Amino acid sequence: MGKADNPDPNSLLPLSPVVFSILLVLAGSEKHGYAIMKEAALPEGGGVTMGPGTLYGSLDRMMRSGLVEETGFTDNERRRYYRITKFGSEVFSAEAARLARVMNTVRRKALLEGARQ
Amino acid sequence: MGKADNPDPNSLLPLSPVVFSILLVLAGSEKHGYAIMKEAALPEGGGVTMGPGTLYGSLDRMMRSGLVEETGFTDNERRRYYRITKFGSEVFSAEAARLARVMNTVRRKALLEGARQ
DNA sequence: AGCAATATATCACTTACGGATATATCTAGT
DNA sequence: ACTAGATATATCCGTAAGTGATATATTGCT
Repeated sequence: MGKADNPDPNSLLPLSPVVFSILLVLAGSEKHGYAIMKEAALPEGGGVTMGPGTLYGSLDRMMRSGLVEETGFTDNERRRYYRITKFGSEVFSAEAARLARVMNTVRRKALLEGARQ
Repeated sequence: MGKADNPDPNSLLPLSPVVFSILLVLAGSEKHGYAIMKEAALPEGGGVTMGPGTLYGSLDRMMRSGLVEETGFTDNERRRYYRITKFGSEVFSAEAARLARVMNTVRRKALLEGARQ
């Protein structure tokens, strides 16, 4: 029994801005909830401001769909750390590729915009 | 009395993928509902597949928040045309700029990813 | 001591979205 | 002429997602 019976990453697309930002800030290093919330609010993190309800509700759903998992590690009994899973990385990459295509369309349309008349 | 008492475009961010795709396909030329739905499903339109419930529900909300409006024009009594408003264009640009920053972070993280170890 | 920030949890409310159904017209194939 | 599929919009209901408030406890600052 292979450990992964995950669906096609593309079937979860498009991701909501909240979910994409959480995956983005978790890409590279694991973090605890509050740190995720703070980094997601920064421009580099997507500028996505969310309250605790959105954060922990989203983390729950993301764990249930296999995008992230708790690490078990703790440097402070108040903190719970989360990491992105392999499947989560695949979904994140797929969404990044989708957004890259969208941004190409945006640039192309901006050119036509400037060229008209 | 100026015609626009619209809020700061940034206050509506981030946009959902559905709303962003609808604005994207309307950028440049006005279209009727069904055409929006078909184009949004194409890769260039964002690859966002939506049923009629999502489409017309979203158009309603977007009209109420001033992002789009009906043109009144019709080349076919079955079709209702929509166009993006000036305010809608501002919101769309703001979201495109946000996504561009996000994509910069994605690229930067991808480099670190490849460079690690 | 008191206040703000850190850190998580939870609940109630609203909004957004998905999927199905319905209706009507038009077009293409047989 | 019949039929199937595409076009085009409308509406409804259930679920998922996000918002905002409240709660609790700890830490750090002044």
